[in-house]
Amino acid sequence: MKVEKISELTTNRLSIYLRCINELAREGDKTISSDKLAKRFHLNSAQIRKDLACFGEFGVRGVGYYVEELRDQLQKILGLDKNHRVAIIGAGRLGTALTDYYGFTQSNFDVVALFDTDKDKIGEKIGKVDVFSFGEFGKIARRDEIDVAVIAVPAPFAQGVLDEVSKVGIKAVMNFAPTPLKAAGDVKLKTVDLTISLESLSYFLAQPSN
Amino acid sequence: MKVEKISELTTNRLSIYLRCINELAREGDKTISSDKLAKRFHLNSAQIRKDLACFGEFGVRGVGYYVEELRDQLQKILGLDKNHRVAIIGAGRLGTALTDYYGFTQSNFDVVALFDTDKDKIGEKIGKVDVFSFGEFGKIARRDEIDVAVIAVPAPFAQGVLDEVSKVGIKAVMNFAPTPLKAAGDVKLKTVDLTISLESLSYFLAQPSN
DNA sequence: CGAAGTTTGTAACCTTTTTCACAAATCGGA
DNA sequence: TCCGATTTGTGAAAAAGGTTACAAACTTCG
Repeated sequence: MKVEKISELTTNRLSIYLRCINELAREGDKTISSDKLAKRFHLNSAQIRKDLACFGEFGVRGVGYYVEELRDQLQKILGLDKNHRVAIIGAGRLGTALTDYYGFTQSNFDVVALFDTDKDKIGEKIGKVDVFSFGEFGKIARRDEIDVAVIAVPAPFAQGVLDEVSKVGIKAVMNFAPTPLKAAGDVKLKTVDLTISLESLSYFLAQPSN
Repeated sequence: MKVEKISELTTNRLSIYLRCINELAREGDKTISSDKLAKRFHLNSAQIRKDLACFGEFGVRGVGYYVEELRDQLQKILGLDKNHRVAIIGAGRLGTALTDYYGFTQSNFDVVALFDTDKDKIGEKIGKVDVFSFGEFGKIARRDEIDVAVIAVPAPFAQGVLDEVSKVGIKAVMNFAPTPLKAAGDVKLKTVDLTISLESLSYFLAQPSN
């Protein structure tokens, strides 16, 4: 088992492995070898073993991995046994769609508050979630023990929102605004940029070979 | 100028550069050096120069890059001067949110059709866009000259949808289902997996140092 | 029990990506 | 025109990431 710093590419793959393993568990498989796992889900068996080896020796030589045990380990490594309370900043189309996105509702993340600066939206409810004034973010965040922020505001406001939520002590932020942001060193910022993905398709389609 | 294959990491960064350049253009700057661009947007100047050099010599030594010229070049490289017609498969929450996502409406992508298998949804309109039966995909795709498909169906159906749209000749697909898919060699598949991003935050928060 | 067959964990190797560093090109002022 | 100040474009070095290959560990079967 390595002790080096774990790369994000590795932890991202752990998420994938977990989903594959969940599928196998549903089907009732007891054990799985890295080779079978790789063949079935279009992965690379050596990479699976190497990724897992970063966190311990979960396999048994000659056998493979015990499905249920590996699932439990992956969930624990990814922190899926701990619950988090999410605030979404920006009650526009994206913010409201995310509020009842089942990826959130199904996971260990609970959306507990929405924030906006539009007076027409403040005081309303989206689903079961109240919309507050962003000016009250600090107060509500402390009261409701929010530890994750989702930025769903237009790009020009995103940095200001990030600075503000960081000041309140939020350490994990997911950003949907299509703009590079600068986060403090101890804040984990994950940007999901649909514009880049779209433009990637656009580039591909523009190549003469297509 | 290189002639090697361009990596996706490079083209993704071109999207970022374009947005930065657009911001500078709005502010009226005429020229920008890679160093100033890097400092301002938290990028690396050597990487900017190297990425751009893949496509030509756009800069002038001692001066930097002409903002407007570089913007035009980047738009052309990314194919943003060509329009595309998008079908979204899956008229659930995500599909409907994407339909009037302004990232689409603002760009060179037009959402022209939605598809679902739910009889209650077929025949309805989401905004200005008709919902068709997925069984009619081939027919409608040819009629409306659709060249991009967005998969917004539950994970277990995603591979089937991908196979189907590929059969019809769609060469660019964006997938929001949280599952690894296998695409034909000539099909560009871009998966946006929010689950992985969420679990990445979860992992970070689970580390003892936080 | 021992041999044959699996499968892990990892060292060594290879590939890709990023960063560094500097010659070559351009500008502006004297 | 020449010199100092800038800044690009790019080879070379470094870092990061991925793949191969195999010894070691385990299982099964005779």
